[in-house]
Amino acid sequence: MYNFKEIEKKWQKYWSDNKSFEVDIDKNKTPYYILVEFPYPSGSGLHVGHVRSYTAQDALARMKRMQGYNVLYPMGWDAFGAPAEQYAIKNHIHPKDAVRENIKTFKGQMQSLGFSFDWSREFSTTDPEYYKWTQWQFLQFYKHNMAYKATVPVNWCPSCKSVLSNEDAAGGVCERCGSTVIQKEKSQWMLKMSEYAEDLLNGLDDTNFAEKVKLGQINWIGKSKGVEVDIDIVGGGKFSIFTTCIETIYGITFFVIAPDGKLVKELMPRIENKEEVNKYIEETSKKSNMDRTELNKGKSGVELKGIKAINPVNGKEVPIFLGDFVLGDYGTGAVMAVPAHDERDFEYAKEHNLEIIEVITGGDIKTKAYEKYDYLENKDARLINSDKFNGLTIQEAKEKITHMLKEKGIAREVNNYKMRDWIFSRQRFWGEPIPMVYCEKCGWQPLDEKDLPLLLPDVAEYEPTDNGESPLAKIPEFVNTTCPKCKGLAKRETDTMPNWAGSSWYFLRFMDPHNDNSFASMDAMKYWKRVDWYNGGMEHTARHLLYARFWVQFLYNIGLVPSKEMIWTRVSHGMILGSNGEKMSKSKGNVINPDDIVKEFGADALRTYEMFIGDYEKDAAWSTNGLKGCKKFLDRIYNLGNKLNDSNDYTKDILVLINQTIKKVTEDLNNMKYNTAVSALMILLNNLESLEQVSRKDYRTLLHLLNPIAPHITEELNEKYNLGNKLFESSWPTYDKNNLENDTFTMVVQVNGKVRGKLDTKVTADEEEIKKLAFNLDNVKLFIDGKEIVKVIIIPKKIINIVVK
RNA sequence: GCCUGUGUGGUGAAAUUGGUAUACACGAAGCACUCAAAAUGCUUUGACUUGUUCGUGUCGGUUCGAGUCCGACCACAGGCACCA
Repeated sequence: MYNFKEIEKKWQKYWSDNKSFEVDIDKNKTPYYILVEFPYPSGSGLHVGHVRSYTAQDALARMKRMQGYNVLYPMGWDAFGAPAEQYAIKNHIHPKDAVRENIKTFKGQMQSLGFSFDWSREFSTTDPEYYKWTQWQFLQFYKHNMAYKATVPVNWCPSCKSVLSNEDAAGGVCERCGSTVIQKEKSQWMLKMSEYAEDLLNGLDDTNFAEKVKLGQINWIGKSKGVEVDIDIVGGGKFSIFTTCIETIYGITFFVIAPDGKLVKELMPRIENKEEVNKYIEETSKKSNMDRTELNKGKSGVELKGIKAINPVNGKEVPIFLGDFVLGDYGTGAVMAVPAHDERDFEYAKEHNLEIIEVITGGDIKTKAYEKYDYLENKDARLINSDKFNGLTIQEAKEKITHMLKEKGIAREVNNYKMRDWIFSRQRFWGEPIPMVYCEKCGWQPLDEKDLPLLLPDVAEYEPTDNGESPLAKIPEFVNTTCPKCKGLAKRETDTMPNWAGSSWYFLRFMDPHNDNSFASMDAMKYWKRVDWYNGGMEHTARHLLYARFWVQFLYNIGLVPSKEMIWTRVSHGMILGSNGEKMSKSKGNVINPDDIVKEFGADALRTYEMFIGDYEKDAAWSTNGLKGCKKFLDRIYNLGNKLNDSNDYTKDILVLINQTIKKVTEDLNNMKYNTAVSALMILLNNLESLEQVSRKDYRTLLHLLNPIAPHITEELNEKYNLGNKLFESSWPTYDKNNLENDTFTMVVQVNGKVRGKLDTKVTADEEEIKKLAFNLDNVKLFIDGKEIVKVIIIPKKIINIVVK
């Protein structure tokens, strides 16, 4: 048992006093930027899940430093957001104070774990020096016509009288009080993210994201190629529909339009059953998005009486319906309904007794729709009931029908994206104030850049208002101001930015965190170049990553960052679950507090265990016995020092093993295979322990290789036995290519693919020699005697397989 | 429903990418030390019908050889979900 408490404190102090991990631009060294998602400093302190990813990236950072890279490994705080606000309301303290306290706790915990962050670059998104630049960047969005105000539906809890984020309204009920959430129209700031859909797709080629991460981005953007077609209304007027299945256009038996769209409002004067229609529109608005998606068993809707639309390919007049399965903000808010070949249209037609016309062969449309997923797979599918297009394949029909409609000038090929513009307003106190002013005369005006930051007022009232406005609206000193343009009386925007804002560019700020003249200098960004490794939770690989990429691409387009993609590799870690295999939570009583573990077993043991626990990208259940095993491993490392001697004569076996271990650990750390890196070190230890004596050189190598994972004990032992320079300041061990293999190796002898014996052979043995030895094994003879030898397969240094009949 | 993963001992998991399945660790059992326990060390530990045996979710295929490749299916986990 070694005194980890003393040792760990000693080295933490040393690193801190000597600013061991602070970095500057150094053009003689290759930069390497390792980033972990900066945490939201909650009241409950650091989670053992944080420890996993921070240790993993810390190990990489420490190794890369020893390999001579100029490693940037920063840490900061993502401290705006609703949880901090609610925590503050509950405990009657200002969010600012709550955040300060929590950051102190988090930082202390991180330091007690020995993470090699460059603390000189620390900042919080809530620092005015930081959010000044978040606001400044918002103004750039505005000035480049990328930010606009629009009235959009938001989640509204009628009981709390509060606007909720989608996350807070999950399941269609308010997270706080459990009431049913409804949709309410509110005027919100929006960022034109949809304009970047194509760029965000293309940009993926310039990244090294894992395929599943790329797919997540692609799915979120949700590109659909299709055709927009103009549809005439009987008696004048027209509208457009969007379809990806133009080949089914002869199968139209009705149209469906969105109840929340513009079209129905335009048609209203001509509708005969206004009352019924208005009632349906109102009912829909009361349903949240959740209701609309979850109650999809039936297909509700109502016909617009008195209005018929004309199918452009055959002149057929068909009815128009309202249906809430059609969304007002996607495509054109209107669809052609082809019940024979679309499941939703099919259900709708059944529900409302509408005609079903089959236009593609191969399905059985009596029972269900023959959908595109099926007919596109069917090579024999042909068009029917489609006039001159009858008999064509799907591909031919797609092209020819599109061509015909384009010729007529009533259709165009378009792409649609599921990704919408980014709703950028929150009716919350604890966020970056949006630096805009509304003047009766001049309209919305941006704040002068030199007046930034626009500070959050230092007040006692920050609780939500009754009418769903931001708490800032209640503070006259904040609201009332002068117009930046005409200097007349004006009012400030009282909404704040979403939590995602500050985290969309923080990785740029880390490159140059104290800059007062810009959010980060071009020089600094050009030197550090990009984030080489970005680690975070799986839950952020879709949205946060997309927002951050959008933000960077915009800054790139206006010339403020050096490249279009500033994040190279994205990796995500698995969760640490409770010992019962469930997610850790207070209510389940399975929470492990890292502080307790550090106290009882030491930081090195916790770090080693979390690296050894399993595949880094997979979830893993906590096991205190597993942790004890790792502690035991460190104790044995410590005790191995008793066997040191100065002699240098060791066997080839050990020499080879050491070189193999150097190779294995180096590669594993580079590939996020921490569990096998630790196991390789355990194997090396087991072998060294079995020796009478261990050379100082080998011991130092073992300590060096373990240092990125368990930095305190290894540094201490290196010093205790006076083995050389401090490990973290020494070059990472390299292996000798000529000593990766033993002089002899074991050859497996198989007969018909089954292991029947083993041979120890010299590396120099040729095939004939090996064959002779193999055929002479007693157990092999037993299996081949009296049989015809068909062939013999020899895989060098691995296997010899004798095939007999 | 769609997309993405994952299925290997009592448990967490390895397997050089088609070449000895179960490395490393935990747990368990036995032994040593001890008055005793803890700690530590050593030994054993896939299964059974104990053998030219079976065994990586199931069934089939390719191959001299399959955890790994191909086809079909089952189960679990995560993400998206009326996106026309």
